[in-house]
Amino acid sequence: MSTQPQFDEVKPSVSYPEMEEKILQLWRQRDVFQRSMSERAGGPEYVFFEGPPTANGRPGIHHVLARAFKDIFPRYKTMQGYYVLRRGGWDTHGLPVEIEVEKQLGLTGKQQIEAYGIAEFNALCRDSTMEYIGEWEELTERMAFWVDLKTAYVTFRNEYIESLWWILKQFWEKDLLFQGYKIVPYCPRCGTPLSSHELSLGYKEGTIDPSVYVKFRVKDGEGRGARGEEEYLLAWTTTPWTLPGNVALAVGADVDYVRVRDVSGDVLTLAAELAERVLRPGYEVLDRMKGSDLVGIHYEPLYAFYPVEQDYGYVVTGDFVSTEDGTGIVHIAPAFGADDMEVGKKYGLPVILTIDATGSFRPEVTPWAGVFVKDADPSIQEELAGRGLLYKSGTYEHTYPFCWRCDSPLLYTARETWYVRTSAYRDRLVALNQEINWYPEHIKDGRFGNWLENNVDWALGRERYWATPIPIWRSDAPGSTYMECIGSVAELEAKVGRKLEDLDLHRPYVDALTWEAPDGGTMHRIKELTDVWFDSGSMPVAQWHYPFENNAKWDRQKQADYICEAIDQTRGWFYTLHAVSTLLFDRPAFKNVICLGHILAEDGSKMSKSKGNVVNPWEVFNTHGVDATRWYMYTASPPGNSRRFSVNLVGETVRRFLNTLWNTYSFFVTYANLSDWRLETGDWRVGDSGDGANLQSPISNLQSPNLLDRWVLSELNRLVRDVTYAYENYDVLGATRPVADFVESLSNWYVRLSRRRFWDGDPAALQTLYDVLVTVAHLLAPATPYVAEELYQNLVVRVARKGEREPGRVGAGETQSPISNLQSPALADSIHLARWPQVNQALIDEQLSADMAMVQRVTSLGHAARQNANLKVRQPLAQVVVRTRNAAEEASLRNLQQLVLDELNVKEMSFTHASGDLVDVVVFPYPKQLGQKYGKGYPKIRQAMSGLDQADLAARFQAGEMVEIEAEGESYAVAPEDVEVRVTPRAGFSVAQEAGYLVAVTTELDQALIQEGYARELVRRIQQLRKDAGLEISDRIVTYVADSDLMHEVLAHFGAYVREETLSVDLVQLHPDQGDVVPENLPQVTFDLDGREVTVAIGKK
RNA sequence: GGGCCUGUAGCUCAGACGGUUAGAGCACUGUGCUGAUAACGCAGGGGUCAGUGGUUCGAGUCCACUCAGGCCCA
Repeated sequence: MSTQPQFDEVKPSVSYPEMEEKILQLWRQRDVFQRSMSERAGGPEYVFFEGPPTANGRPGIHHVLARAFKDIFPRYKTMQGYYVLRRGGWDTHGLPVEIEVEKQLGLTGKQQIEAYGIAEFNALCRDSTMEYIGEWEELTERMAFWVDLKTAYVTFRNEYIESLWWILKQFWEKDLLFQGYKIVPYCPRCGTPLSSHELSLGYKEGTIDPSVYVKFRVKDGEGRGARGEEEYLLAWTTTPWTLPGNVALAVGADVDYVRVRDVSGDVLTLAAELAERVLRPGYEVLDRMKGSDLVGIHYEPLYAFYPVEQDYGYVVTGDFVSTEDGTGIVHIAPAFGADDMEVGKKYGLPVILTIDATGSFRPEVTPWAGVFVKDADPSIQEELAGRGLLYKSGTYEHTYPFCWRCDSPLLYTARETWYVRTSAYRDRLVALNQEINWYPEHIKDGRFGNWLENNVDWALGRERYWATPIPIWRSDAPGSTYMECIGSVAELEAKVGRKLEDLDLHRPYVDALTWEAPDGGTMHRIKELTDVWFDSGSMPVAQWHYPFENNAKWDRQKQADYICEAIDQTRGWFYTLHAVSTLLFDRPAFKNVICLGHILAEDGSKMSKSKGNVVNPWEVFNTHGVDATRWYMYTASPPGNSRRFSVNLVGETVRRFLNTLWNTYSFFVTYANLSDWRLETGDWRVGDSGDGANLQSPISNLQSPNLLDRWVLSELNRLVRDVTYAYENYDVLGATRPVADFVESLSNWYVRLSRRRFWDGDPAALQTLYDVLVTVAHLLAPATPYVAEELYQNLVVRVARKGEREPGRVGAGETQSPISNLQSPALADSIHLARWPQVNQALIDEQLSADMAMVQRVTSLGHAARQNANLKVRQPLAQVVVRTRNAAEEASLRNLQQLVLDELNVKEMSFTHASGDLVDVVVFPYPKQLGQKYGKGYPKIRQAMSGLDQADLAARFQAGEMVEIEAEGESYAVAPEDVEVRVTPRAGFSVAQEAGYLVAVTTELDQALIQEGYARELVRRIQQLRKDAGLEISDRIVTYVADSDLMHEVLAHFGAYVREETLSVDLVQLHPDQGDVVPENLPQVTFDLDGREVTVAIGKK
């Protein structure tokens, strides 16, 4: 027997954060992450794309969620032998970065930025993007998200931007880039459009605006009334200043409208359900119609400040028309509303832009030229009233956006910008989406699919500073529209005629490059930049600087097998990836995607800094550890659901799952080290991975004769099978929850019932538990990488090492590769380099699994029966009587009856078939079977059956007879499988039952049973004394028992049993009534046993 | 305003096809067990399955509407 324990001692309690830090050191020391890629090079590739975060803010718990889900599949696939290149990335451009810098500099607005200097401003933006990169790196490493940040792509690098230019040039050549109008929220004071992000900062509830009902006079002969009659369409607006830009009126096609004669005598048309609310009382309804009936009716435009060539000023339909408020007739000014713009495009209506960059009317709008539009509102109303076109006016309270910087009311107005013609590819976008696996599935044809169906052109241009410049140069010759798109630095060099090696591909440097235009002008870059989503959506191409280099690598990595982000990315990164890939390559950018729900605060509200309810990831990691946090993320709810989160919920994971696993591990190590059992590492089989890799699997081919061993190995292999299947199907819940269930039954069934065998050092038991723990560690490795590694290092690597150094302390000064210490070069020195377990089909025994489930049910019922009779488990009982559902189950239970007897502390098991002697019966007809057979007849059958003699009925069914039930003159045939015979216990036995099983225990006790109960009570007291006295499990003791005759009689029969159980080498009986004294200074306890006083004491031998 | 999702015990979540008395874990109460366990077993309290209406012999489940929350778009 070796003097050296096989395994490092494992205490039953552990600090997970400390354990994790040690493992982290080990990974660093052995460079495990890099090797998890390099050692798989040449294998089949599994492609993961990292959706780049921005490092100018701190990482939060929602990033931990996303990163946990990003991490799990690459780890799994690596264990399956795939080469998973896991390149990180940083998103660095965009308005949020600029806003941070503006705040830092105290700037407000574009003029000030330009005065400050674009070069200087952008330099600060560049620095700002990496402000928190250290914190991101630390968090990423600590949470064990294995992504390579050293080689991460960065969107502001020249190489990245050059690839973006190449993409834009492809678009240009396919005629997919064009200029058009886009409606943006615009701050007239700052002179800039606001992003949606900025917009959300400035909404104000309770804003008061005018509410104006305007009469549009129907052209003669266009209306329904007689010629010459004054007939109007009544429209409503809260922005009178947009009326000079009116070109159409929109109605809802299916909305009901009425023509009425107003008290003034005018004929007005408006939505039927709004007439009451809008019109003065006393009107007369002349006519009713649908909105579609009004389409095409022309009216006289309110104003004619601008010449218009095409047809305009008529009624159109719009699906945005509501009858919530207004008149159901919406005034359309394409220059001042997104819906308006869409309608305008659809009908080819003119865009009448009546205002300038300061928000004032242009000179053409003569009555209000130069007046700020909002200030012109009252005057416009007066002017209309003067012409008799104002039906009525008032005020309207609503939520309206203001500039977050200067508090000016924002104007929705048209700006000319560059678009990508994605709508031309709508059918392909939709078709290619069908090739993508979405989790959850509803996103595919729901949110994402709808978005693609209604695809509008991608507004690409931004008039800002810190982003990718759009590489289009335009001639400044008067009236010229000559433009060129530049697709590379080389092209640009050719244009300007010199090398541009040191050129920064940002503003203002690229703007400074000009050349002669063929039409005599000078080519200047347009001022616009790209939407930052274009940056991230192009990462499959741009991260490799394709097509300028890395073409072979790109070819292998061009399409992701897997990506994962939260639900808000459907129209963000998911869309831009899909759009760029579709337009460029006509294929999806990714094959599988998990779309996560959001994390909410513990109270279900949104987590936000302003509410102060954000959870700091470090707090969770430092309290409970990373594994617990990750496990909670994976197991709490389906990935697509939004989920509440708190530190306490993670704590529950620790208690329920990790501690159970850890304790089983600790238990195993304790008893394995106490025993003579030694691992036969020579038996370790070399895994057949099918790809030539010969990594060794430290799992035995054990064929234990023991039923519990066979059962747990069967369950284990079922688990391997199910978990593998789940991983292959991107089912994270299915890959994780069953492991927790398994560990629970491993601990509370297999180990608990096998304790005696471990105590005896049974090699089969030890080998079984060893195999189970090692396999479970592998199954857990993708999800809880730390604890998996901890188990693997101690249970596998340490044993396989020649030396006796402690694992985890491959510390300072060591330069030799730790691999060389392994006896077998085919054994991985980290679980994350090891191979995924193979299912051993031969060990799966479905029948045994089902039988054991029945044993568990029967013992559970037996406990309930004992409890009903107030019989504690320590008291042995004579008999348990069981009724199973059928003969096959009874036979199975007979095989396993020893487990039931031990568990219930009962001497004998017997079976009953007719339950009449134990219980009363009621026959319950199953609604499912009978309802499907007889439909409406079911309630009648139920009624009729309840009136029959239940015992008789039950007997007939139990004899397998079909029974004809007469109900309301009809006869229904009822088969035995259509009913359940339900029972209620009778006196004499204590009975419990459930789902067709019945378990009864005898309640009568004889002298022998009572004495045995006392013996067990005594053992329990002695064991408690041992424990309290801090004795080692293997310490021998002398035991003193002081009592009257009672206990001595017990010991006469059960003395050997007591000695054996308590490791008592001597069992000394003392007689207090004869003057014996219990030795003082020894641990001792006095207790009551059925009214008698007993004292026991123990002394270490 | 529109689209998608969510709503089941105090908390976190399960509940194929509509069908037996709506479940689990945590928390609470009682009790039992324990020389691996920070555990565990048994029992109990706790639910108008968000609401209303409909389809059906039968609805947590299907349909319609409403309410509340989330995300995206206006």
